[in-house]
Amino acid sequence: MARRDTRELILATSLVLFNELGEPNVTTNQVALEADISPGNLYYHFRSKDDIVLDLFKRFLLQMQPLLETGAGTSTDMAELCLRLHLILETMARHRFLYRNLADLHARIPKLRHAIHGLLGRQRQALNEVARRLRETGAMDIDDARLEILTGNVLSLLTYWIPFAEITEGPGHGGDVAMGQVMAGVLHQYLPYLQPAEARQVQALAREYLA
Amino acid sequence: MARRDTRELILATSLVLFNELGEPNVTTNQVALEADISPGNLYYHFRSKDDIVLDLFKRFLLQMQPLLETGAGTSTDMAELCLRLHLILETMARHRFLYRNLADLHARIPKLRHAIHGLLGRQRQALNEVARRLRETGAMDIDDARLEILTGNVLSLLTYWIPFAEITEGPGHGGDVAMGQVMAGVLHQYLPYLQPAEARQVQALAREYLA
DNA sequence: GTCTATATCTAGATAGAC
DNA sequence: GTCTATCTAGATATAGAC
Repeated sequence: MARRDTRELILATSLVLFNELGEPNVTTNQVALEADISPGNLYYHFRSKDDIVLDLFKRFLLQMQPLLETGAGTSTDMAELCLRLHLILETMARHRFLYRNLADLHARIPKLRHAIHGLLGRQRQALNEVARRLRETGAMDIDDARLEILTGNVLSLLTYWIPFAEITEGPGHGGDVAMGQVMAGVLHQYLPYLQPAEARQVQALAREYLA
Repeated sequence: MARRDTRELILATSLVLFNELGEPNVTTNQVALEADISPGNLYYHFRSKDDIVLDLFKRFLLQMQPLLETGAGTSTDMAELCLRLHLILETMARHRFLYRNLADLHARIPKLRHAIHGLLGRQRQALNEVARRLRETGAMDIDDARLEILTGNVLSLLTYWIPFAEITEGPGHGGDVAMGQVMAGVLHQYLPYLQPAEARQVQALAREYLA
């Protein structure tokens, strides 16, 4: 098999097993077995297990980046913003193993520390920018101090909805129900600061996500 | 040393090391070394490492229980509710290792699963009851559907503020700053639904916690 | 109750043939 | 590039003397 293909196979297999069982509970031997290659071959393609995690995180970042754009051209339409949020949640869910052990991975792998800080920073920035633009267009009314707190609350919710859902609902069916609840939860936090027209729209969207 | 004392020593030492380094990164040998006893002695007092974790969790529950009481006699005064919340956060912080690896502990130790579900359930119930009583006394205005979502948001924030703080601020000085921000974050979520008098009071309290 | 010594196991990672 | 075989380290947990 071409060098590239085996690497991809290892990454894909690792992602599936990590998500299913939790990264700390998956051994490199298990990955090799599942991928139908030898343990030695795995270590020909990756220096270490952490290296696999780092590569998966890099790919995760590449998928997140376009969803966090806040250029002048990006829409401030409520429905479109909701769609974006939804895509963000789906991307996170595809890499749920990262969020299940975020604190430990953060402490264990130095290179991940910077990457995670960068991601959280960009997310915070995106949340703030979107809110400020909504304020500029008159859709939202909130002062800077409250906005900062609101952003922090939403960021925390977004960062931990996956382990929270796994605990409250079990790992099996933690997918769609939890995502709807998080969508509603996030929207709900902005609701009190939206103008009546936008509030009605967002409330309707939230109800939709809960069902 | 009396049977009881060594047990206590092991528990106290474990709690310190678990909180400092993370439970998965602390070995039973390390605990024994730090407690100045032999590894064999540790296993005379505890069947397994999980047993230590379970015992620590039991004690944590005992400390949390009185803080989650919602009997008719409990106060609905804003300042007193804030104090209670503050005590809850401090109790959590003293057992931060639990919250750093909640999902993994939950998945790994069956007996913990029930205990964690029970705790989260009681917390949710307490949050709901307090809010309903505030509504009854006229301090708060919110419908049932929104209250349910609000409670979920606050519960998620409370459950994960510790790892969130460790990641954003580093494990060292994650104590007081983070706790103030969480206090403000929680209060902020109730703010839009409070009557003007209570809102003013809560806003003043939130500002205090941020400084 | 406590110790020393060690069994047992499993993980990540490497060596060297093909 | 891939394999088989194996090393090494470190963890939980136990055995048996004191």
